[in-house]
Amino acid sequence: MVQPDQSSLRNQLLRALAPEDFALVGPYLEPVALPKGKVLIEPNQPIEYVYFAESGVASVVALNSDHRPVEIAIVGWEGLVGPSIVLGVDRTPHQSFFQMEGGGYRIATPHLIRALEASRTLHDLLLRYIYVVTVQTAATAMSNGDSVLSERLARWLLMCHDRVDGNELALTHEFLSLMLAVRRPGVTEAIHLLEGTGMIRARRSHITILDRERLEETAGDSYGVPEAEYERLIPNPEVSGGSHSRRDPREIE
Amino acid sequence: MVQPDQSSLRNQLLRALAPEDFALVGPYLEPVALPKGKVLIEPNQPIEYVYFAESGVASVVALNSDHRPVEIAIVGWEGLVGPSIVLGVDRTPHQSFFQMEGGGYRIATPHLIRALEASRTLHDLLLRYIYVVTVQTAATAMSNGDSVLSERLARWLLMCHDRVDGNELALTHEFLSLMLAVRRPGVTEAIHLLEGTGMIRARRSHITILDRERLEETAGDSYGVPEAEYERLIPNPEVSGGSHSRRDPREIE
DNA sequence: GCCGCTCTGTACGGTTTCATACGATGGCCG
DNA sequence: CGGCCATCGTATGAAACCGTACAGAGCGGC
Repeated sequence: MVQPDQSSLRNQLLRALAPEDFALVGPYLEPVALPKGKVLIEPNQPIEYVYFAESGVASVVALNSDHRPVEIAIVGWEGLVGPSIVLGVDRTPHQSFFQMEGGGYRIATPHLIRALEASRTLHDLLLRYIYVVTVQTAATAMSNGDSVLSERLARWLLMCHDRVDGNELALTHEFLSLMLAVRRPGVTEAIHLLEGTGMIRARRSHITILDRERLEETAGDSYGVPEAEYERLIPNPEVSGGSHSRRDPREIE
Repeated sequence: MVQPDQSSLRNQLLRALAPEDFALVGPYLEPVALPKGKVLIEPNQPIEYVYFAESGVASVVALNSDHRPVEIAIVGWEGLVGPSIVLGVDRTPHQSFFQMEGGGYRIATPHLIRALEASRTLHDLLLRYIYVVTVQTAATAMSNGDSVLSERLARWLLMCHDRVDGNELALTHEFLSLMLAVRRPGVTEAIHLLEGTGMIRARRSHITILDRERLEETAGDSYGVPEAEYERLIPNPEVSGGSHSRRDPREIE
């Protein structure tokens, strides 16, 4: 197993680890390809691996009575997939799958648990991330109950944009309608609304972010609170040569 | 400070603690009255106390852009108020307040933190509870996005019923409309719907649960998943003489 | 017993979203 | 380059919910 070099990683949690904490997990990290649609965690099944994405985006969904998924959280290179392990819980009723292709590392659950037991600072860092996820899920609950579709869509696009290189998002209306738990033509309309004011450009299976700032205005308070909590609580190590920080200014187009 | 006797407590978390873990927190528990409307945690302010309710019900809410609260979780004698402390975070953007009068204990944050550092089993138990809260919040997100008002109302009444003695809930339509983030006349209509089929009886400022089973059917999958996770993960010590377990059969009227 | 306040019932038009259906379009593959 | 399938645009009527407004009903204080 080739241990990755901590400073060359993009995953912000792994990067934020103290070197001695990274030494506890580094040897057990296995690189994995994370293609679109790959299911990382099955509902109510033991979680065998926890995933640290380097690129791409994962969705955590709850399944409703019609077995339709409803998104409750989104994870990219800022986080990990399989948070319940950090809380000492071996399985969850939710499903996690990759929605935008990428790659990353996984660690077998027993190794992670041993590392968590060995280092309180490691555990503490990951718990602070778990806290941020709870705030994100709360924001999802608020957004779902309180916002019109175009706002919820704006929020979702922003969260996706935060976790991707560049301004191109590979997304279909159908997929968005699943994530936002609305009907597909509704998404089409909401996209036209945002497109009409020039915030985004929509092409077949692709959405381009054109004006992030106005998207944030559109999303209102449903976007921003979890992101600020992340910044407050997860240390942001200096970015090494030309790499990507979540808050880097982005070249538009 | 009179240390309460663990076996005489109703709070399920305190009861579930191993005696040696209870010894770490017991000496610092201060009894508190928890009247309706009392704010336990202010958004973005340092959390000074964590609360263990013995009776009554607390709401955790996020504040939207209009400063209107939207409920994201509900806590009673099964849990604690101030979960972010357990995750090592000193404040949160959410607000917690008491919505149905009761009482309980509070512990000053530094004492709890010291106890969490001293005992991993204590920390682990409380983390498992935090996990259940995340599942509850996820269910709220799903319910908000996916369900009609009467279903959401049924879910909310059930969660409240779980945390109260008897079948009487002291609730106004106005308050429910805040919690569910809908307009007040909508609540009136939804209540009539449930009342028309005999699941509840509504009187001024009071709702009586008449048929819990059919309420659960009405709520569908939005109710039950977090509750099952609680049962799975939090040990349920034997109930001492005539006390109350969450799952006791209830005398209906 | 009356006043006044809170709470509940009801009404109205308007907006958003629903469910469903079907035609158009883009782009991949043979 | 032509066909096919995923994707997207659009239509239509129904339902849920919104914001607002106002009248009636319960209940405590005096």
